[in-house]
Amino acid sequence: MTGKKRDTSRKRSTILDAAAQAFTQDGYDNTSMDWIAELAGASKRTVYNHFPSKEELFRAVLDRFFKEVQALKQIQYDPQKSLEAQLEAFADAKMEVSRNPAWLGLLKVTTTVFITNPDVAVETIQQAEEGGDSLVAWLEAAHGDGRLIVKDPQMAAELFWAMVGGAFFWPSIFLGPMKAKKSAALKKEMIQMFLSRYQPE
Amino acid sequence: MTGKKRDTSRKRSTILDAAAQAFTQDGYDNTSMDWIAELAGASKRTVYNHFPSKEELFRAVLDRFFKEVQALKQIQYDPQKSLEAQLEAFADAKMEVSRNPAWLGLLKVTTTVFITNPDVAVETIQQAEEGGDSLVAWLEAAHGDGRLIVKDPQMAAELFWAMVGGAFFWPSIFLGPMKAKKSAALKKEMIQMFLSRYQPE
DNA sequence: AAAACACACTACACAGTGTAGTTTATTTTG
DNA sequence: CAAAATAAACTACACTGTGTAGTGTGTTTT
Repeated sequence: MTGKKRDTSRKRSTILDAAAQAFTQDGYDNTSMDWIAELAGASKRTVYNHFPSKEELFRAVLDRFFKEVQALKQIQYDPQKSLEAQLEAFADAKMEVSRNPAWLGLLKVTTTVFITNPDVAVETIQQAEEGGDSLVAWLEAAHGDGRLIVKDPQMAAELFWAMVGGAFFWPSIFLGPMKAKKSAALKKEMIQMFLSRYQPE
Repeated sequence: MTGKKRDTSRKRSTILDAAAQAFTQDGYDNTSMDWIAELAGASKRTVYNHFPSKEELFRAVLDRFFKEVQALKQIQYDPQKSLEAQLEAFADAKMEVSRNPAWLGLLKVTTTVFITNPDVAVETIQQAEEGGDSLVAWLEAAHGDGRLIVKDPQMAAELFWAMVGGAFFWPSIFLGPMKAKKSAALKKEMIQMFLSRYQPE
């Protein structure tokens, strides 16, 4: 009575890998399902048996990607370490994503898809925010510890991410990864700026 | 002997308008030349008589757009006015672009095209930077005036724009224009942060 | 017997061209 | 100065060529 099932997860993940690679290299519109199938060494029919449409396949690629990235951003306040070092860790977490070429490629596609399909954007971002960012908690901890004076941690965190995003993330997307020397200098100056605002005398 | 020429600039600019509108609403890939022609009340052949290809037409739209935006960013240092007010003017100039819905639409398309066609990006950005931004000069002036201490104006300007970009510009592109109240608060805090880094005691 | 394959096939969208005929502003002419 | 002549700009429309999402089906693999 029960069907005989075979392990289908390997093929599925091969397809996912191929799709990620294809989307990364050529963007969403310029990637054809035929090409993904060929890259995966699968027939197009099999691709469609695993994923009902190009859009669904793309979402599956995105999900996997976002889960990988999520893991990086969890940092706890540590009263022993310097504030600079800890803020640097936050910044590094976000910068890491745009340094890895494979990830950077996916970021680009994601960006264009998000812009043209706001619905996909909203949905994906919501999911991502559930395991959200620990900077607000970190700021509250540092405040409670007397090492910072942050009246509005929410806004402070927003500005911090705005700086990291504006200084590293977006430029990388348009111009490719930044020279290590330049990014180090920018990062240092950025953290200085942040601290001079919120550090007690 | 001399050819009789007729004024063709009106039709041309009608087409440009239609193209801008179409690209804004539907994005580059989802806009067809047929649709632009119909919007412009012109035959497709006429569109092609004015612009040799879809890409050229798009570039023409971009050029006009960037020239309009350029005009906003020219601000001179004024020893009479408060630093806050002047920095606010810089921030407002950039924010203005993402507040105007028509411009915001064009920004979105531009972003996606820049990501998928780095060559177009580089070319356009180069052109835009010629009439570049006056913040570096402003910082040097304020430094010379003793009201700020900025060792590296280039980097300071970069961080300033990074904050404005990360805090207003990019969020607007994904989530639409920001609530006035929120953007005012963010802007104020951002300028505070910038000044607490570079202002003498 | 489930999963994968090969492959033909539908259906559509769209960039760009070719061409023959029509409008319109300007120039020429009476 | 008005009417006719003219050439550039424009229109309508058919047509080529191509790319590609998604399906249907019969066969092979595991």
